[in-house]
Amino acid sequence: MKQKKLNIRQFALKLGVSTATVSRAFGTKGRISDSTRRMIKAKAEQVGYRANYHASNLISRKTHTVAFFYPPLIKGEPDYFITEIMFGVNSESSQRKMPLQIHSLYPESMAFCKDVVLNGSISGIIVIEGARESTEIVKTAKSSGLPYVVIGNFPGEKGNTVTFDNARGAMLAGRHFRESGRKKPVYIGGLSDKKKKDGFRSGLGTLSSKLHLDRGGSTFLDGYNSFARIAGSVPGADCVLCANDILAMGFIKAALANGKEIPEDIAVIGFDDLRISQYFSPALTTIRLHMDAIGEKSVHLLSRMMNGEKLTAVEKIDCELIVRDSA
Amino acid sequence: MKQKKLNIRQFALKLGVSTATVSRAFGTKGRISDSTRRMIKAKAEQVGYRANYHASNLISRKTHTVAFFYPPLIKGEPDYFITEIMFGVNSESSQRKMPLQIHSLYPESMAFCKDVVLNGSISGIIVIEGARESTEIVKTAKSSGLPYVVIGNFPGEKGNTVTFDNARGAMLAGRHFRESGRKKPVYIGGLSDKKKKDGFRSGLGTLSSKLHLDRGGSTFLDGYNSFARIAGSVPGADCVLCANDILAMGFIKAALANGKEIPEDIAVIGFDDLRISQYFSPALTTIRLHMDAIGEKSVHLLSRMMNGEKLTAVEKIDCELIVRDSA
DNA sequence: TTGTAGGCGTTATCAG
DNA sequence: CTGATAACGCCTACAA
Repeated sequence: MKQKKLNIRQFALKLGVSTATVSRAFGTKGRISDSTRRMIKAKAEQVGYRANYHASNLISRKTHTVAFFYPPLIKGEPDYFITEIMFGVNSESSQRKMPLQIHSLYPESMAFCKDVVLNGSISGIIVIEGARESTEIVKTAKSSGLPYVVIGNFPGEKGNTVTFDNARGAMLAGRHFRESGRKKPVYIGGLSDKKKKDGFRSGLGTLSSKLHLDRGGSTFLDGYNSFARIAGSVPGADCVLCANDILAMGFIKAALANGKEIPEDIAVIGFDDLRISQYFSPALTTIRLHMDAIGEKSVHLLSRMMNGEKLTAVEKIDCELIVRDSA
Repeated sequence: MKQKKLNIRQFALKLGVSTATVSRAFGTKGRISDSTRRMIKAKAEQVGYRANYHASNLISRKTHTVAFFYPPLIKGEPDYFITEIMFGVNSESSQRKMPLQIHSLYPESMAFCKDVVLNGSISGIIVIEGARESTEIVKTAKSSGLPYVVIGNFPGEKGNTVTFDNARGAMLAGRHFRESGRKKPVYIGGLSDKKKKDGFRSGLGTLSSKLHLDRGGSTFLDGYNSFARIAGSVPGADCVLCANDILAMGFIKAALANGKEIPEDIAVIGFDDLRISQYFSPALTTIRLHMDAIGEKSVHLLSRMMNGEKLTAVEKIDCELIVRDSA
């Protein structure tokens, strides 16, 4: 069953051509006649010859391999935000025949991650913002000259970036609340989402003077707990924008458990549009970030950089308000 | 900013030792004094030297890199089953400092996937069952002698396997229904889950004579549609086991929309325990498969095989019934 | 268009 | 314990 692998020399010998010719048959560099190329490829298929990955990368000093670094997941939490970006990345990388590695940025695994960046095994990286480690890995890439693309809003990062248009998304939510006659808005979110807050305000228009901000973390439980706080301190609150969908689900669950009607009593809008959000009860009204598109775009950008282009682009991906049942 | 990378020769020269000594400082093979090893490592850290990945893999004929192959996701569907296994795999691979590649088994990308298996870039693969392509990739690995581990129930695969204990899980569900006094059970699932059906029957005991089987596919919409079918053809059905959690969510949504109370009128048990399932309304009673453990276990097994052990183990991961609000 | 030959950066082998 | 040197398998000037 096991085929013994032949190397280029043995394979070339078998065909009665030189190793150089075999090499040319697969690459795009050298000149070679169509007929011999076809012959060689056919024969290769037949006997199962393929160029050794390491040997060819060693001599040519380039790989097509890309590494994707993501912030560590919270244990047990449905952190599908990252997941969906990752699948977007992988879909595009696969189409381009670029092998994709994934690495979680645990503090304990930073040494390993840096190794990967520095040992020549990959030719480009994609990093999701969110952890201190993200910044560190970018710094490492930068210092070694490795092409990198950043997903999100990196402080101090001027280029190589694909971002969500958080400001516009939040604006859409605010406008929706205003246009549907809501009176007392609340924003639930984390620390570092100034753009969402500002965008929300601009969409709320005159309503923004009544805006209440709740620092609610980012998990389901955080959203759940927000409800009690808000019920206590913001009487009459009738619409809520949550910094992400999971947070919104938690908030809604608590609200329902306390006898509120959604959206009649309180309208709730989430952020992200996870695949699961359409199936929540009530189906979540949310800002769709097109996370798969983000992933695809970042590979596209990285691929150009890996081909030597110098880019300092910041690409913003469009978002849209998806109106379902919660607002 | 950019550091120029030194190779082992330049680095060794700088330290006044031979390349062989440098190499030994990082490996575990040769003898070397503790003091020189420490000196070399310290200096390496300082000047940023690391062994080139490709060169070292070329000569030593081994990588630590693992590839994970998963069936293609259905567009827009929350296929978090695969996701959660993948994170289990990555968590373990990362701890073992094994770079992990991920590859989706689209029919169009099979050529690429086979390439990855055959070109020497990886030293082992993990494959999730479910697609025809899964079987094909396993065959490729087998023919090339590459260590592989299979997750799930592969037809004809006698070893190298980590599986869920589907039979036992379904049995637990059946028993729960029986013990809670349900009378008319239904099973909603796909084609290829005989073990779940059989296990369910055994748990149901005498109730199994009344079991109705519904071929419900595997998506949320499938579950949703199942409800109408069952309401029509199985009057009095009061408990349902679904082949996965998403299916269960769809079924429940339809049931609620039709004025049924869950679990009073119909008790519903899912399968998998996705991270999100605890947050569904009603919180899903389900069979927890410990998908992260599956991932971890498969890396563990593969790692042993990559170290030369000949294994034909079939590992079954324990599952448990998680009782929440839906049954 | 094709062949020859040198070198990519390591690790393994074999002396010392 | 350490050093010299030969592979590993391929790509790419350069020569034919």
